[in-house]
Amino acid sequence: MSVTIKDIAQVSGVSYSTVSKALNDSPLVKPDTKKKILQVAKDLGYTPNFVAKNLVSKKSNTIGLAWPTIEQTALSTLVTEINKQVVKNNYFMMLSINDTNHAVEMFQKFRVDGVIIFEAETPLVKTFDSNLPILTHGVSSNNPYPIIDVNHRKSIYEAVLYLNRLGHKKISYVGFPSQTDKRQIEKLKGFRVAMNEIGLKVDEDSIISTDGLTWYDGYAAAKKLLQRSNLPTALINGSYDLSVGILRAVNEFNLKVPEDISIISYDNIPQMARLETPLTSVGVPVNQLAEKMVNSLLDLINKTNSLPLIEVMEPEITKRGSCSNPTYKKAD
Amino acid sequence: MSVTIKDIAQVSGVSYSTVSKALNDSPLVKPDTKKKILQVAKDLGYTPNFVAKNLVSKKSNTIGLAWPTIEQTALSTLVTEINKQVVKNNYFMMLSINDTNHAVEMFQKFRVDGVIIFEAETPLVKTFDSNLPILTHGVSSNNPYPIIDVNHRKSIYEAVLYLNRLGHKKISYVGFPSQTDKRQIEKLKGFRVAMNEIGLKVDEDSIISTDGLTWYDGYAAAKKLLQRSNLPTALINGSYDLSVGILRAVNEFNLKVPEDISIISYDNIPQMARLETPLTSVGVPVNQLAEKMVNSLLDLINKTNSLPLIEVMEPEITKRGSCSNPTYKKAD
DNA sequence: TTGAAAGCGCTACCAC
DNA sequence: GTGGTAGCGCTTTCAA
Repeated sequence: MSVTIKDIAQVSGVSYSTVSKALNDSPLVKPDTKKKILQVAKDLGYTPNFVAKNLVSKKSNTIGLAWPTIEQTALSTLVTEINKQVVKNNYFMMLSINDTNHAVEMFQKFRVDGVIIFEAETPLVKTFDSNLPILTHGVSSNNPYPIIDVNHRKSIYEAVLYLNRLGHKKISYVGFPSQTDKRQIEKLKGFRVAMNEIGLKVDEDSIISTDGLTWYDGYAAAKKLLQRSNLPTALINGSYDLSVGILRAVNEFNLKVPEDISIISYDNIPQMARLETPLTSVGVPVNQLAEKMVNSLLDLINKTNSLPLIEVMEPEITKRGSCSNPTYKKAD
Repeated sequence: MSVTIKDIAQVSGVSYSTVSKALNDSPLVKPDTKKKILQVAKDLGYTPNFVAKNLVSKKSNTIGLAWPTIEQTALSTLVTEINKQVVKNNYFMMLSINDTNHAVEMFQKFRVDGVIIFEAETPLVKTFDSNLPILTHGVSSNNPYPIIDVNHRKSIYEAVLYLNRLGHKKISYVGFPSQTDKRQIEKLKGFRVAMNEIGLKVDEDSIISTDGLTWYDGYAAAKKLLQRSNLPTALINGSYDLSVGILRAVNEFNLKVPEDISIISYDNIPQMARLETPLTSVGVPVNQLAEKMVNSLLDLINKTNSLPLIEVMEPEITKRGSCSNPTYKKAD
């Protein structure tokens, strides 16, 4: 049996409603009384029963995150950042690695205040209790819940323009040309559009396809690329994990960044700065994305703001010294 | 307002205690009544309120898992397997990626039935409510909670003996000789003890140190090793992630497994079978480990069994064809 | 400033 | 078989 407010009331010789108020730091309780009650609570090793609290207040102060099966660094970084934001707002976060539909159902039974559906691999077939605030990210857009997304196309587009402004004409894109992954398709599109706009040809030399999004895929692609006689002066690549591999290959070829080659990577996460060569990167900064997601969900929960059904966040370039102009003067 | 059993009672014209019984499939309700009530519940879109249920039954049917900051494949596989076991036992699992102490505190407030502390990076300073069943894994052994561990030393020990039985005399170990990671230290010790026991010398040629436990660490170490003139006939390595890199290197050197070199890896997870070359591996099969952990926690919760403070699980070798005798005849 | 009492949604017990 | 009711631990009126 754990200790309840009644126990505290008994010991401190007050009514249990007074204890409740004291515990909630209500101004209605005399400081002396409050102090004594708090002391007794501590002595007794009292742990508030959230279950009971939630039952009456109809607030769990908890959000659920339907967790994908993720291996990608950038995505697990996002989950971590979301957790930080949640804690900062005095909420808890409950993760579930079950199937999305199962996860949401469970969250609902626990009466969480809101749910984030994150990178669902399976379609959201069910319509859940319409009162449950749900926010999605990276889910196909034909779902009834607000979605916070990221402008992938513009990210790579901006990267091309940035390199071009530095004077680069020979720019290559290393990425995974998946048929099904919308995000990868968008990135590639951004590359083509930008190159076209500034009058640079896109041929097979300028697009290097990887076999996936892992570290080794980047490594293998970069190795193939770097063996060529006619090297690009600048490289754009599609993810953090790819970057790791690409840098290894660049190292093995004894190339200096940015003296021999400029590199800009997708995924604006802090880990970019901790690579063997810190990389300039483009994308929505992960902390901003996390903050936006959590604040949006909180708005949904508190009904303080109505949300647009789709919100696409715009990318930023974060300079970390891996790009210069092609004549080898550092530009960032 | 979500619908409650009272709403159901009103609509179906019975008392709400009958509804409660029907919903819990009690034999005390006439099948007809039950059927009708269930139908009404469905029509109304009723979702049981676990919060209320938990309050009275003092059971949340949920266990909490204090989630480490993991990057290692084998560990996230373990979490997934644990989740499967939990679901199989009609429980829910709540994950927290917060600091362990914070996580347990939160779980306690939510009155979870039990907690698994998994690979805690920070020491467990606090003693939590002594009534909360807690099970740990991979945590330093000077904690007051039962711990389920894995015999790392014996794993590698058995691997050496296995290779030796096949006739190998030139056996190398590729692993991360961390000063602080007890598990890595134990693996290395297992190698030394076994080699010593069968009268083989351990020199710098037989131990190849990696710089970490990532994929690339394995790749880099293997490349260095394979350049030697005097190749070992068999290789033992310390983790799944290392294996991935090692196989890439082996491939690049155009070596055949097991014809040119036998490989056995630590980490007994199914992914081993899905590598470019399926690898024979040693360790406690991850599903067995997960099952043991969940069952143990459930025992703790239901007090059906008392647990020893430390339980160390013994490894198995799972043969997947990557080992032969040195004269190139497949052995497994 | 404190206390009494209602009630959150549900289970479990006891009557009928 | 079914209904009435107490009570889980807490917050929140309302009275004193």
